[in-house]
Amino acid sequence: MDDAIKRVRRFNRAVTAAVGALDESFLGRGRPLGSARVINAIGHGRTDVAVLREYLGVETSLMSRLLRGLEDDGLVETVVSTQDARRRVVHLTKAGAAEFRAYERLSNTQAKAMLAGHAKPEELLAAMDLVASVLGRDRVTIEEADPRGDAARYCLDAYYEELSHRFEHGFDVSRSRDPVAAQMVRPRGVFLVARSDDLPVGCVGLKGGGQGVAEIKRLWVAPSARGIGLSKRLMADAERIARELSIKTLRLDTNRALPEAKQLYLKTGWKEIDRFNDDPYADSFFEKRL
Amino acid sequence: MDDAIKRVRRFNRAVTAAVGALDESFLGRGRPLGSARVINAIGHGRTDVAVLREYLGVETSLMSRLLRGLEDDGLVETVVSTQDARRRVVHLTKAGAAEFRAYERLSNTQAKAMLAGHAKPEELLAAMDLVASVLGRDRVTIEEADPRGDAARYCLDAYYEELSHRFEHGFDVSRSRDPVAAQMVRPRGVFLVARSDDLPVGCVGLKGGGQGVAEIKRLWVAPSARGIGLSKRLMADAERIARELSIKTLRLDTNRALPEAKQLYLKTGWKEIDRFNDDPYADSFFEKRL
DNA sequence: CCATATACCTAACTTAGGTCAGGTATTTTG
DNA sequence: CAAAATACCTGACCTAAGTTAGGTATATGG
Repeated sequence: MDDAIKRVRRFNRAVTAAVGALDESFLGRGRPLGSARVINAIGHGRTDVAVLREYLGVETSLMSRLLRGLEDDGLVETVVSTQDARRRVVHLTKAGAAEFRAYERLSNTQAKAMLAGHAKPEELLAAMDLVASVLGRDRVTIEEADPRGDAARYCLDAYYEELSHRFEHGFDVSRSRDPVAAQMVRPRGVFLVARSDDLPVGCVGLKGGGQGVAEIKRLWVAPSARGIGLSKRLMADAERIARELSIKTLRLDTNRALPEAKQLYLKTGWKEIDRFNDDPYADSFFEKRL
Repeated sequence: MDDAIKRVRRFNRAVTAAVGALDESFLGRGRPLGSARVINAIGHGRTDVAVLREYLGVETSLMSRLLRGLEDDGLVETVVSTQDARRRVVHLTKAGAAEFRAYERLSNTQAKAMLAGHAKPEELLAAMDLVASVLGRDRVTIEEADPRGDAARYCLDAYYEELSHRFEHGFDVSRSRDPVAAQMVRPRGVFLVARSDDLPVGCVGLKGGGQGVAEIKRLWVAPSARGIGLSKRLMADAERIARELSIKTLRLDTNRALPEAKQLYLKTGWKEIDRFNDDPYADSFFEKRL
């Protein structure tokens, strides 16, 4: 345990030292970090001044000053919001967009260099994902998403891919009871995606069947985000929404190849019941009364 | 590849955001980060002003000001060095030592909290080690060490442990030709330890046998530090020192269970030769003329 | 419709961190 | 032994970042 603490602290020191270097990639273009961060946030689609402030964790007065500075340099323009004339919306000018692209190139080059120096980039990436997830544990957000959208697609592809490895005889979506997307959209159900810094790291579907009954489907957590209690959070959120939708009975099916899932259900008030569908990939069935 | 870059950049953002929190553990005691870092560096045995400057990456004038500030607060005292009256040596006062201990406790608690929140701390630690090694790639130092000292012991224990897993029939040091420590001390030989931020992450022994012949023994690199070319650096350093010691012929033995080592030797100018000892764990033998 | 809240702004100030020019005491070197 | 180099110091100055106090325009709720 003592050794463990030493190792964590070594990591912290390494990271603190390295961040100096990361920041300098921004300073490298002769602009203070604050302004550079604003350009990047705007470039990534955060155009409301309030959203910018929130994202960058900056006070209103400092934000104003930073924006005036960038305006003076001809990199951004602010216009009054059409919805609410008190609000302002910022966008990059042509010169600002060019700056943004330059920063993007710098960041990408730097990221590439980090990988290039290592003999096993896949291992390094997996380790970085894991560390990033743990560091960002408190910043993992769970939001409703379109079950046919990009984020959902990303999660589901990863989910099917994983099942095909873990199930003894593989997994073929077309043979499973694929939930129709429309059943995972309000008011019948919902589809939730967990994101860590915009990267999807988990999902769950609530598939409404009418008569106060719904099924939990497609519970998945990215390998890098496991161990931080994310599946519990996803399930809790799905349950909360189920109650909102006046659903009285939740059901789900699972497979013995996924013992962690079964454990979670048993620990969170689910009761094992008899088979209620003919999905060839399911061998355990659970129910929870809300 | 595109996905890889995204993941690295996500890691960088997570780390940048987290470092703010790491720093605040220092700010939490009402002292600016700079002063806190000085207290910690002194507490960890860096007492020369020049060493402090180098370690913290700070200019002479700023260092002076920080030290004067800490002196005014009664936390440190500076005395003129006995070896060189231009130099100064800093040490913590009683109050300073108490502050240092408080920072240590804070850091340890924080490290513990980071691990406590995770279901598989060992995996997390391994990932953190790997990331720290990659970030600290350029800061891995190789230094001569006492082959009977703590650092050497740490490395050798890890080395034997690893061999016992990798060799088909295990590994028992007492049956191997254990190099006598005295043979790995100047002027006959040398023992090198690689450290990343003080944590030993690799070693190699040069065991002098007289008549211009020496053997390379105990080449080991910690799993977390693999892939960054450390074994090459260790071997190059050992070779450089061998030349300094007027050694003309280097030899080594290895085992087929360690294919990466054999690969390294073949790539760096070693020639396979006939068996030159009766070590039961050796099945390949190499030589290099300097 | 008016009091209050909200969204953003400006000006003045503070702190941390860093640079620059120059100074003193000591050691090293030709 | 004198000139040059070294180690540290001081004071003046700068920038980035953050805070405080107050101001203006717009939206909103009783």
